[in-house]
Amino acid sequence: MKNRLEEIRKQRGLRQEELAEALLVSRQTVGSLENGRYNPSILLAFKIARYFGMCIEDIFIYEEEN
Amino acid sequence: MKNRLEEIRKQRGLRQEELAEALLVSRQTVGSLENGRYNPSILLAFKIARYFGMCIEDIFIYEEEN
DNA sequence: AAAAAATGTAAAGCATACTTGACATTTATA
DNA sequence: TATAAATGTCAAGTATGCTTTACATTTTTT
Repeated sequence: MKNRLEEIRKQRGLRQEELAEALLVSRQTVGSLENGRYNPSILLAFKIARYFGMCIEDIFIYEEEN
Repeated sequence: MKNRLEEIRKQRGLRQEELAEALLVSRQTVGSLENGRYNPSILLAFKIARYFGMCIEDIFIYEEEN
């Protein structure tokens, strides 16, 4: 799965740490998502989508993996 | 998080086991999601949404948890 | 009512999401 | 150029998603 997290975060002029605070997760979690080290839980995906006022599908791009 | 999985599965006339096969997960996983024992990973949520031709937000209902 | 099919659910194990802490590297500012 | 700010990344630990096995309960069919 790919995502547009870094792109969207930068559009809004946020640092990783600020986004992490807003989402109540660690800075490393945000960095790990941006760099594709792992995927978010569905709860975190919802939090992110809601925070940015977008829907999950517009931020996270599913592409027939496995 | 709530979900409309059981409702949608029954609308389509599927058994838990059939849905599980289509999603490549176990029958217990489908049952556990329907009964709220745990939430799907975001990959499974995408698979489910894509299988039903719906978007994640129409199947899984996020409600400010934690 | 009896048998079969579908669903509920628990335990133990493995995989992955997320944490904190620490330190290295890159980017921006003085 | 030197310093600070932001980001990258690793390791070890905890929590949760998902598996298989197994058995109980409910629902459907005969």
